[in-house]
Amino acid sequence: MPRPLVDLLWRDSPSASAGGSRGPRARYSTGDVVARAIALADEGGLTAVTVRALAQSLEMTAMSVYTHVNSRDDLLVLMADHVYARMTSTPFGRAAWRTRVRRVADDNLALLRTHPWLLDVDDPRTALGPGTIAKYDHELRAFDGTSIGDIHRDAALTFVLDFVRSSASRIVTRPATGEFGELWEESVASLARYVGDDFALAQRVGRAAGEAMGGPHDAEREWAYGLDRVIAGLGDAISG
Amino acid sequence: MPRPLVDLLWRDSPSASAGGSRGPRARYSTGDVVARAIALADEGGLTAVTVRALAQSLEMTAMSVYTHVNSRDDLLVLMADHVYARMTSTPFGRAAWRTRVRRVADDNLALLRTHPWLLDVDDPRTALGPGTIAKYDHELRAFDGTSIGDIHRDAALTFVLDFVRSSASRIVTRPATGEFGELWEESVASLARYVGDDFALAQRVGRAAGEAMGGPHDAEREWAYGLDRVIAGLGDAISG
DNA sequence: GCCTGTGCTGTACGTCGTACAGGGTTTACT
DNA sequence: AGTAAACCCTGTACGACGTACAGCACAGGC
Repeated sequence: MPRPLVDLLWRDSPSASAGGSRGPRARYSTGDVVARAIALADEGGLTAVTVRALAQSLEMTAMSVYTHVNSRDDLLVLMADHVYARMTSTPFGRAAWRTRVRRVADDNLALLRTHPWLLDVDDPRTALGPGTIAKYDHELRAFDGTSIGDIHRDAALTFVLDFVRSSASRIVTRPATGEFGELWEESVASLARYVGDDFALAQRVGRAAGEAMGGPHDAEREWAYGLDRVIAGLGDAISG
Repeated sequence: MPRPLVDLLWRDSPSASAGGSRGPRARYSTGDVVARAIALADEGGLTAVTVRALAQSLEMTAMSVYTHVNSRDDLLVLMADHVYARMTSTPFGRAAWRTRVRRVADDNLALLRTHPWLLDVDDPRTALGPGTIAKYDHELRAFDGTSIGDIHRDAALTFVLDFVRSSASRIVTRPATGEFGELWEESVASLARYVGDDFALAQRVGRAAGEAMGGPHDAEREWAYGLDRVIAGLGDAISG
């Protein structure tokens, strides 16, 4: 049985226990297994990351996966921490907090674009990993130079990252599941018969927003609008 | 086989087709089935809403559920629309948009508190339901009296509701899965050995935020902070 | 009267995560 | 050197899940 999750997360740490060297050497390292799982997820989403599929991708039996990882849930945590650790962060330089927050947001959106499955990983144990902690430490520094308190600093970062996550969820899943499919057309058609002239406001605004979505760069426009609101809201609390 | 999802959603609409009256009468109406599913979800989360469990709760066979609903995914949409339709909304009265937004946020938080499983329902087809549309129509009116454009009005509401959803997710899942469990204690203990004195900022802020969570009313404090940021951010775009 | 649409059921398939019991291989200890 | 422990890997199997399919019984329209 593998080591507990925390030790697997910190397997590259200098203070990690070497681990008994008895028995045959593993054909793959923990990092290999996690990397292959990430490749599967990038290609087919989290539903493609089944123990059996991962095993086949590694030319092992399903049960052999459990030599490297305690459970599928643990694997997801390892995957998330892996991409967090290797995330490219735009350096803050001497920029003020507003541009720093913009960079944090943009970097996180980019990450979620390349690894959309991150949106489906919601395990608090991710916070135990070195990648997550390093990311947290770095992003907290976006508010360096302000007089924000510790608790508010955490809350502010959470506020930013929550916004990114929500927006990314809409941005990422739209083109895939998008408005297409004939079944959707039929649904909208019969929906129109039901609503009739009721909910006039909802219809007008919904149509306007929907048509804008068809436009060229509107996902970016909505992103920009939201991010402006986030920063304006924080500005109200930070630097007056 | 049941009618398509849109027709099930609008089953109480006057323009709904009566439906053939041939064959034995159903022992339960669609509303009954949905209501029982919601009861199961309120009690045990979405994972408790299995077709078999729902069937047993209705004293039917598993397959009989499919007489009323086309699939489990459709059922989830019906459940969501049901609670949206019956959601209690604090009337706006003559309040200004800021207090209206506060009421929208509070009402939605209350709804997510009583039905936490709503956080796990993420199906775009929910937008086809009368409850969702009515809710959308009502909440859009929070910005009545402002000079906001249609697209921005939609974006602003989305911004508010996304914040509520993220915050509610943290508020709701904390006490249940909370910091308890001896396995978590062990993890944190060995984590401390790995981090050592690195990531000083993350440790300091994380500890401050973590300890505040243990406090009496801190979930409310974080909620208030975020909601203030949301409204301040919107204020920057609406009424300058 | 029959036909047709409807509610309900029993059986069964494929997929999932994973418990359990081994077997082979390498190192550590006596 | 011999033994035991630790380790990687495998095969089989279980219980849960959603649901396809075929068939039954019942009610109304012709």
